[in-house]
Amino acid sequence: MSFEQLQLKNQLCHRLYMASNSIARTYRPLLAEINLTYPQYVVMMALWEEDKITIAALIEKTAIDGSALTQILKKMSDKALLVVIRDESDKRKRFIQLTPEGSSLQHKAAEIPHQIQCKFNSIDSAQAQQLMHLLDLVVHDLNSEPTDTLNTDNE
Amino acid sequence: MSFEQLQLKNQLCHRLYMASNSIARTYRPLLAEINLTYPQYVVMMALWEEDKITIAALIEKTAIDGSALTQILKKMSDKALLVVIRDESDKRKRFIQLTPEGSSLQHKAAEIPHQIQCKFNSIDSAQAQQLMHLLDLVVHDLNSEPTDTLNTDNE
DNA sequence: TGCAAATACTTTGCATGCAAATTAAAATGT
DNA sequence: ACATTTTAATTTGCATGCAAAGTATTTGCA
Repeated sequence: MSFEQLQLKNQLCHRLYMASNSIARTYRPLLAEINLTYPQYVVMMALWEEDKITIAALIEKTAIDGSALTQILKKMSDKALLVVIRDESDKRKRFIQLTPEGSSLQHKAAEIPHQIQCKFNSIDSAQAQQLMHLLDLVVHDLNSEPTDTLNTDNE
Repeated sequence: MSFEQLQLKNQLCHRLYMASNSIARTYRPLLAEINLTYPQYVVMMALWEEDKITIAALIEKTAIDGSALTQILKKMSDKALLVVIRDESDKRKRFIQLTPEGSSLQHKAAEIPHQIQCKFNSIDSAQAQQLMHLLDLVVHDLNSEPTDTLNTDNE
């Protein structure tokens, strides 16, 4: 038995691990210039698209874990990028709203996507589209999978 | 100005972020059965392929950050999966060697790749290959890019 | 020979990602 | 009405990922 499937070079998962880390490392110095981390930048992008949304909606849009998001929002609130507003009609909910400083940061961030894209020398636009499509399939498969396989009696 | 490029739905990077997290979340319960985290599993796969290699070689193979790897190896050593051996000919180097328990864990892990693959219902083998290829290009572009403006032949 | 530079790791400090447990408040069922 | 369940967030504890600084060792050279 050669355990071929256990070889790193055959593993899609390890590729994703490396690619995701590489991207985050690439963003870090660019985002540092506007004093944001990558997850914080994702939150900002979500809010620039649609402001004053609930935390649940933000979790939905960003795919950031809720418990992590609580901490992230606190830091962003400390930096005066946004404010947390309690929903008086349903006190469980909170809306997140950009401050003027948070809104205006969009202008400074506008060049970042281009700066990142410039680093992709081996991939053209069509390949990037293809890659995004395939990643969407991966995410869909892995997240819609709790289809209760409620019997794994082996071993 | 519409800042289209700042929309999450147009961002390859956000796709990678989501896909990588989804994969890690999918692995977690499977790896928990053999008491490993995903990075620890990656280390084991590297060592199952080639045992008794230096930490630098392990960093090269796994793409795990060196400072994180120090902590990870300590935990794995505590679990008696491997031992750290000082190289007497070059005392800066350390070799990592699997214990018998570490080696035999390969048998228990053998089914994991298949279990993961089963979750990919929307992607066939050819698409997975394509995806891995594209991710390799991404990683290559992002990691070989520190050449800012001019390509200096030597350095 | 002797000391600066390069190596191979380790340590530190900060920011997540995530499961599980909690808290608070609204929706439901009887 | 009122207890039960569900929903929305927060808190906690553990495990990275990473930049920057620190520690031995070994090399490279003047």
